[in-house]
Amino acid sequence: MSTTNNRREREKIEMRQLIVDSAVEMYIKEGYDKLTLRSIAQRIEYAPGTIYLYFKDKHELFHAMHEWAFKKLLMEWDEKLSGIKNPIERLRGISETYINFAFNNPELYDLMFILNEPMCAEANIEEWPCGLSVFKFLVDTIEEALEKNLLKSENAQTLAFMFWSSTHGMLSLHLRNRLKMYNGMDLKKMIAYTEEVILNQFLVKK
Amino acid sequence: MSTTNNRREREKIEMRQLIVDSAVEMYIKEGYDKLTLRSIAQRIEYAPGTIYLYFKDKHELFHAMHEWAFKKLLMEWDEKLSGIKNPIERLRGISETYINFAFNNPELYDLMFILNEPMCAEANIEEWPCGLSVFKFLVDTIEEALEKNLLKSENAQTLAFMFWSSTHGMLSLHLRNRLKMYNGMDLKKMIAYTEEVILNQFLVKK
DNA sequence: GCAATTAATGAACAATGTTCATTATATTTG
DNA sequence: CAAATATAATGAACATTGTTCATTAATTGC
Repeated sequence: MSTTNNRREREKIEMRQLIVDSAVEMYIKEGYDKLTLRSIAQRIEYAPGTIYLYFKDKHELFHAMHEWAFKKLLMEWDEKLSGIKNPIERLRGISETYINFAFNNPELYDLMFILNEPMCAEANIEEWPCGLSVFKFLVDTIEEALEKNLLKSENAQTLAFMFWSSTHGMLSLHLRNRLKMYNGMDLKKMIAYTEEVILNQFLVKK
Repeated sequence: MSTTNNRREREKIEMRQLIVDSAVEMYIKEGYDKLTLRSIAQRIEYAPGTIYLYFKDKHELFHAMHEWAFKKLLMEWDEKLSGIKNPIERLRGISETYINFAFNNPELYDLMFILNEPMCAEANIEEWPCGLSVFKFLVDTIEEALEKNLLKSENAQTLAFMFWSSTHGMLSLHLRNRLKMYNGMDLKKMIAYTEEVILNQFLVKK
C-alpha cells in the first residue's frame, strides 16, 4: 500500500489496452481464424501465458474487443449525427452510417452482432456501456420523432427493435453469405433501398 | 463394371446419409461445440478417418446437414401451409412457422442462416435445392398477393427480402444473445407482434 | 541489501481437424 | 476356387488450438 499502487493499476490497464488494441488490429487485418492467443502474444512480444494474467480466457478478450468496436461506432455516430436536428433525418443518418459501418468493417460488425464468442464471457449487462449507448442513441431519436409526430404512433422500443432488426437481418444474411440468390445485384444499394421502403411506411405524411 | 456397381453407389449414398443423420442428431442434442469428427465417428462405430471417404472435410458435412435442415422446414411448410388459399393468410403462416421453427430448433436455425461453416464448402448454388425452394415458397406467396392486390405494390423480390430479413434479424439477434436490454420480456411474443406490425403496413386496406 | 510480493515464462496437456501408410474386405478374373 | 486386383476402413501421427502451472525473473517494501 503505497504510491506505486496507482502506477501498478495504471500499467495493468495499459497492458490490457495494448492486448485489446493489438488483437483488434490483427483481427481486422487477418480475420477470425488467424487470431489465436499465440499470434497475439507473438505480436506484442510476450509469452502466451501472459495474456491470461489480464484476461480470464479468450471469451473475455473478445468481450473487450467487442466493446472496442461499439465505441468506434458510437464515436462515428457522435461525430456525424449529433448535429442533425430533425429526428427523421438523424434516423436516416443512423441507417446510412450503420450500413456503411457493416460494409467497411465486416469483421467488427460480426464481432458486435453475430459472433458467439464475446457473449460467452461472464459479463453482466453493465459491462457493455458503449453497446447500450448505441442502442440508446437509436431509441432517443425515435422517441423524439414520436414526440414531434413524425412517425406513426407506436411504442418507441418496438420501433427501435423493428428498425434495428430489419437492418441487421439484411446485413447479417449478407455477411454470412446467405444471399446467393441475389447474385449479381448491388447488395449495398438493395439494402439501403429496402431500408428506405420500411422507413417510408412509418413516416407521417403531412 | 458390373451389376454390383449400382449397389456400391447405393451403399455409398446410404453411408453418407447415415453420417449426416447421426451428425444432425448429435448436433441438435449436444450442440455445436460437442460435435467433433471423432464423436461422430464413435457414434456410428467407425474410425475418424472413414468420414473423409464420404466428405471432403467438415465444411462439406456441415453443408449436407444444412441442407437437411432446409428440407425439414420445407416439409413443415408443405404440410401446414400449402392448403391455405389466401396468400396473406399463407404469408402469416410462413411467419408463424418460421418463428416457431427458430424457437423449437435453435441449433438448426443457426446452421441454416448464421453459421459460417456450411457456406465454406466448395458448393455452388445448385447444391442448395431445398434452401432455394424455401425461398421460392416465400416469393411465390408474395407474388400471388401482389397479383390479387392484397399487398402495396412493390417488387416481389424486394418484399420477400424485407420480410425475411426483418424476421431473421429479430431471431438471430435473439439467438446470438444480443437482446439483453429487453431482459424479462417474452421475446417470442415480441417478435411475433413486431412481425405483424410490419406486415400490416404493407397490407392494402379495402 | 534482502525477504516478499508480483509479473512473466514456456513447457506440458488435452482436444481438434486432417492425412496417409497400412490392414482388412470385397470383387473380378483366370 | 484361388489368386490378383480394387475398394473400404483403420488408427497412429501431425500441426494447431486454448489453457494451466511449476519455475524463473523482476520489482517493491523494509
